[in-house]
Amino acid sequence: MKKFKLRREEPRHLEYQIEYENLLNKAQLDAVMHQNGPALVVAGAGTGKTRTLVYRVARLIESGVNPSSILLLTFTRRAAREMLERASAVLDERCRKVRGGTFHFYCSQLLHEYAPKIGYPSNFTIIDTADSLEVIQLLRTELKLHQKSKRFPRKSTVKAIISASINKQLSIHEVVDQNYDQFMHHIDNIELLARAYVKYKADNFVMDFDDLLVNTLHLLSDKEVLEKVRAKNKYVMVDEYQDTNALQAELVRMFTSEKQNIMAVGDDAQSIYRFRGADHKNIMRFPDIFSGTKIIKLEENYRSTGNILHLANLVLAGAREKYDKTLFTSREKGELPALVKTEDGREQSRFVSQMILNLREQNIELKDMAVLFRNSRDSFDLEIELNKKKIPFIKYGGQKFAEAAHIKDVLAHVRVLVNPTDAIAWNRVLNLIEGIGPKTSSELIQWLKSSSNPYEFSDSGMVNGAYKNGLLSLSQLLIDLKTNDFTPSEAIEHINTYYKPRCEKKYDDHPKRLKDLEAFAAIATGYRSYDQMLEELALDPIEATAVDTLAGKEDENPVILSTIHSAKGLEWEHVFIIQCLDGVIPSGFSLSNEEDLDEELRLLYVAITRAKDMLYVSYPVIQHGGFGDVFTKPSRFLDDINESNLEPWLLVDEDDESSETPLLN
DNA sequence: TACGGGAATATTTTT
DNA sequence: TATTCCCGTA
Repeated sequence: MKKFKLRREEPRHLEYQIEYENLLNKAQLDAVMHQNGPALVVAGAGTGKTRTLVYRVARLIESGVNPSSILLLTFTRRAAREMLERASAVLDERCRKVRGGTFHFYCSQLLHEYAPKIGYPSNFTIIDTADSLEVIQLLRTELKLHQKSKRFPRKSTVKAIISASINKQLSIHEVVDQNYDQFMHHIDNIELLARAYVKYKADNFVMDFDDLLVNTLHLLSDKEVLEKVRAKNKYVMVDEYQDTNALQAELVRMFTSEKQNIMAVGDDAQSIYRFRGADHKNIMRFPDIFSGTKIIKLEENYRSTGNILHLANLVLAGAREKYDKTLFTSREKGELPALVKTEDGREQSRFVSQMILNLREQNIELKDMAVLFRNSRDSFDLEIELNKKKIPFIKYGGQKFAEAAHIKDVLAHVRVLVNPTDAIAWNRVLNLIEGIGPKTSSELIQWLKSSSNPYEFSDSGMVNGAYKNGLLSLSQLLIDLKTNDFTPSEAIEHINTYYKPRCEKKYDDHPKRLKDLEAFAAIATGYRSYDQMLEELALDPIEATAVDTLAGKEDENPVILSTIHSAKGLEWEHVFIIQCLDGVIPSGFSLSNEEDLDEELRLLYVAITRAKDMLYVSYPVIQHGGFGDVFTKPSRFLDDINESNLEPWLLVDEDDESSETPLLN
């Protein structure tokens, strides 16, 4: 009889330099130690989701996994950077070699690498929403669709329809039928325009954000490419899985090798991207896609005080759809969250800004405070007040720096250098010249396409008329930029000089815009090449209000203003939620649909759970509008919350010294 | 054909 | 309230 010798595998953790057992709770440790096969980490707000991912990255690398064979997909590039920085801090520099970023960023990398496989040159340009609106406008005019008797949808609506059809994987017909019923009689022309849009992008070698995903999926239908990509992705991790849509879920499946070493992390209660085709039920379907999925739940909250977490749980309980989780914390109860009713928007702004100053006097740093709101415009009034009181702030969500018309004008010149087939950029560049309009510009672009030297306009035989001099100086600029080896920053300065008189003519508020352009040249020193600059600006856009900070002009860490969507995954000691009104949150557009209403409720839940120590919820009683003043009603999600969970505060005029007011402590 | 002015209109959240 | 669209004029 043969003798068996039992050999027990050494417990792995003995080999690790990081003491995971002491740093993580049981569930977190489970996730961090998970090695092979699919896993789903359902992580409630503030339960250490990021921490878990960071330590798993470190742990995999410690156990000998090559960092560059790990793919970490996150919702923003900022999140990816932060995670890899933290991982490097707990382990070592190897963690920086982990490949990571947003779906869009990773897809764009793959596409640049394999572009010829799908008939694109590798220097294809990524166009942003504004660019794609311009294309739609152009095509609509070309197809003469606006001359029909009944009103044709505006370009932004057309774009929204096309994008929805891709992200929700429905036909144009289905999208219009379901969400844009009023345009159903235009359906043929909308479909015609959508097809023309697809063709235009292919002809001009540009891709919009949706194309990055669609074309990657297309690319991966090539078996050879698929195998190469999968071979590189030994371990895949996806953050914020609740906000992936069907298309992204499919991509995740494609990225993952047969070994199925995939870990998804998310929280269905925090799904807030339904409008982009995300389905919070997607996360619960994960085990169906990857059989044998190990499910790990993180339910202990380390972020918020007991009172804040209790309020969050109460709000979430009001959802039509029930979530089988109640977060708990061992933190102290803390202060009761405040409900602040103000007279109007102005008073709300004064309350918030005054409170920020008070907190700063108590040695709380501005960067540890945030003001959150439903819509980007909800903070306009507050921004004015903060500027008046000279409180520095950065606003996340809303307009991006590179989306401003004057920045796009300057960037368009760089774009035509990088990709001379980029007709959208050419159109922008040419239209800046006095005397050139849509017609002349399109004729010139026609000539460019067959020209071997597209920057030398004198070859075109079209340099005459009112725009002669303008065209010649453009040639001069572009040839200068092409022949000299300028850094991106130097190039921006050259373009600025050329652009200045045109900017002054085009915009009444040119002093502000010219200042922006100077700041832009300063920021551009951070880019290595034209390509990299364009790519970064498109996929990781700079917040418009961050310009002074980035250009090194601010000396104090700014307070954060953010839409709730952009606040995802972040946390602050003191959080203000402003404009907490019915019709704002929930948005007036969601009122007729239960599913939409639930999503708005989750949005408020996300906002509340951003707070660590103190939460202030405020709303104005009167809104001043164009048609007179309107009386408002606080958010319906607060209806069933009583005063022992959300304490009403009384505001008393600052000048009235005799009265008691929380503002004066 | 370019461009400015006045009327119409729809109005969120992001990569 | 700001943007988009349309039309008249140069």
